[in-house]
Amino acid sequence: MNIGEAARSSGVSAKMIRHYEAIGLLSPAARSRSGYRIYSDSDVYALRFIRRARDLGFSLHQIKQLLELWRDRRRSSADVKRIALAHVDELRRKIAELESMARTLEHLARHCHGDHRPECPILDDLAAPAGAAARRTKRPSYASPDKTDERHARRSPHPAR
Amino acid sequence: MNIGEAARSSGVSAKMIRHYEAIGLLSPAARSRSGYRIYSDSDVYALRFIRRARDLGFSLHQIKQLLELWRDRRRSSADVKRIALAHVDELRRKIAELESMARTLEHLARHCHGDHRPECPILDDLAAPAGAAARRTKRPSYASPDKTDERHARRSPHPAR
DNA sequence: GTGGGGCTTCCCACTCTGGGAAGGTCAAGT
DNA sequence: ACTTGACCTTCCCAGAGTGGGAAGCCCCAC
Repeated sequence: MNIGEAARSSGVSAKMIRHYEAIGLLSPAARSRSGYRIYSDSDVYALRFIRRARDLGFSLHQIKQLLELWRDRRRSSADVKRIALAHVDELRRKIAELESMARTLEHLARHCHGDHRPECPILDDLAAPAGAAARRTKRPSYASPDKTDERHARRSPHPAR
Repeated sequence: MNIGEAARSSGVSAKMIRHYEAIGLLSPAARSRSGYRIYSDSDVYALRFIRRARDLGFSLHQIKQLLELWRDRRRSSADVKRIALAHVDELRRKIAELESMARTLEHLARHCHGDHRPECPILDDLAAPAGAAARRTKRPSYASPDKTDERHARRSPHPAR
């Protein structure tokens, strides 16, 4: 089958199939005499594998490793599990990060009248000095407290480095 | 002050400050005779505002709007609140998506021995046709229960990933 | 043989951030 | 003065992942 049909039956766009081939995630497809890419059923299975893995949020790098393990009959399930759990950790980390942002914003929005008047705790928070904002959201400041002195230190003859 | 000091005292890298200027998020900085960018305290406040907004996950586009509102004394807090709540919705949507991925993977990983043997439910899931995979994880899909066909629907629009 | 839809490659867009090269500038120490 | 090292400038390139679109060839049914 041609790339269009492979795309339709795998859920991966033709554009992406070519891209995956270009970056080495897939081995180059066979070609017809006129240069069209030709796909077999097993190619489509691999594409579905990729699609499903993308849906679960795996990076293309991880998918490459998973594909290799999938094709290796002598693999250890431990290797697969390791990749999956590392990804879960990453997902949990991101979720916590987003959750923290959402909570902060919800809190601020609750205290914003949301009317025609200009006063707004949301803008006040954004405009607040880093330290104050950091204290309010319970996240460490991005600037260490002694940064001010560091500037002077760097001006000295032989900065520590 | 020069860009380096502005960067250190705002938490935004010099690289990014130049970039924000280039894309019009910031108006062009004043220059010294030798061409160095010069920043005032109020420029630093704006940079901190941007930094804080980035920490809360706002896109540069939203930040541009927030900056304009911040500077507009005749603003309506409703406009600010609208932007913030739209962002919260987006965050909640992403959280739900990641949460669903994480739950699916945790479920699969729990059933994977993770030893030297090749058998692995994780790979089995990835390799299975979409429908079957969804059924095996005991959830119609990682999205809402009434969207079993979402995988197909998502082919055209684009998922935020 | 013609038209429409599929295929090819190639470049550009987006998001946001960083790396690094080549070169000019400033301020200090020798 | 001269050197040195930190700092600044611009410009290009990289990533991750996807899409849009142009220019041009191919295939098949009518």
